[in-house]
Amino acid sequence: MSKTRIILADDHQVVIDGLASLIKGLRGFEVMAIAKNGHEVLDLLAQEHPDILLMDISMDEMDGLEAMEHIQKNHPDLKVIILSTHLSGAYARTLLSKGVKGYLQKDCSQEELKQALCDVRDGSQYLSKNITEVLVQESGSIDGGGSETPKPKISKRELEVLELIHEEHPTRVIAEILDISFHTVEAHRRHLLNKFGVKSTVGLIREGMRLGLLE
Amino acid sequence: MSKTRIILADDHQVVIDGLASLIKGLRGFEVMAIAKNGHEVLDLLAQEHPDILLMDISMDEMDGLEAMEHIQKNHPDLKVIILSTHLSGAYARTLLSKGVKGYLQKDCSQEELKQALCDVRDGSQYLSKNITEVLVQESGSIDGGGSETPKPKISKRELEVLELIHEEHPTRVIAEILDISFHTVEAHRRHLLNKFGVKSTVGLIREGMRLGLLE
DNA sequence: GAGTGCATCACAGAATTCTGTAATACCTCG
DNA sequence: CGAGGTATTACAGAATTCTGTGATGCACTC
Repeated sequence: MSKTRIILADDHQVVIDGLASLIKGLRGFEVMAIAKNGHEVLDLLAQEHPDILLMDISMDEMDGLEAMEHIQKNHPDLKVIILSTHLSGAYARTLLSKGVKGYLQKDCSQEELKQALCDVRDGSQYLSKNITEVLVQESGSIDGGGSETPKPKISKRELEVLELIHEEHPTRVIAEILDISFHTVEAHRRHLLNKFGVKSTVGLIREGMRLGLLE
Repeated sequence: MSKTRIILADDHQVVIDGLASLIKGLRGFEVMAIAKNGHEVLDLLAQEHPDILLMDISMDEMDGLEAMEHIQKNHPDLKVIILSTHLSGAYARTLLSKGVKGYLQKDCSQEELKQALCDVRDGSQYLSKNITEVLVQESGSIDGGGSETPKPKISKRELEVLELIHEEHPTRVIAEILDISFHTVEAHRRHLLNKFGVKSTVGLIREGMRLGLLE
């Protein structure tokens, strides 16, 4: 039986090296390539045909969620395991709805990683115990549906405004920088508040940073 | 020659496993123990006597900076290499002033890690190329001195207020929750603004999250 | 071509945060 | 014990953000 070929995607070299070393110790698996962001993943997939993609959700250029949308369209057979830093039920749910096969927290044990790789290779799904608990808990809430909005779609202009807010500029200054009216900036702020589902600028910064939109 | 013994400290199991695997591949080094936070590091040091401590700066319970202060007092001969996620000149400068021997970014290459371990073992200092550049740049700025305040000391009460601000509560509500007056909360907010060196609540959240004080 | 989302502008009042200034009291460290 | 840090309270005015409401034009899609 030939080895199961894996592509690693993470923007931290140490994580890449670490995972590569771990996988080298597992029989039946091999790392065929690595990627530092979503773009590189898609580029690689255009040429190579791995069995499993082990991918961080939060990467610089193009994050895991965005990459998954392309993958679902163009490489539906690829088995994807997500590596997440923090626990988010909504995030996990959305990713799973996009065809992700495994969901691991980064602070999982070596054994858990191995289990996940084996399970997914053999066609089943693997969710870390923690994330399963969160999903179970959250499923007993208000909204029966399955489609949350973990990463709302932010327009280019809105993102510019968000970044300037993040830099502590008041509305007046942001308006000057972008050369638009004060009212327009306030409108963008309002739209951002709605999209993020938060009450104040504080929530905007918090969620923006959590989602990796802001540094 | 006996092997150089290393303690690893990081709150992400994957990083621990990764580093352990990498080090296993290096001749002359061995991982003698691991720790998940600053407390565990200090506990370990009370019993074991490693040659090198390879430690993340941002850990949950007690971070690297706080741990370093204890280490400098009680284990001045221990060689410490800091693993940092993001680049901060001020942070690096403070840590170096506390006796840190090496400073590596987490996205460094495997070779760089090896080089750092060897250099530090042999008694010299190792700084990643990137951080060196940042230090050089920043040294040509206003303040000639060497002691910045990268992670200001926040009192318990201030941290409580900060966390409630982070949860988007207005001052009035925070006052109710903590059962103190509106004015007191505003005073805490003001002190936080000064300590963080920021202009607005936005900066508070941003820096609080960057420094790992907030989730 | 109607609908949808985006970007733009506008006004006004309410709510909140920021700044300046002060003062009291407790605790700890030297 | 004094000095310094922390926690507390207080007031007032300026600045900023938030909310409600409405409107226009453009591009893209169904």
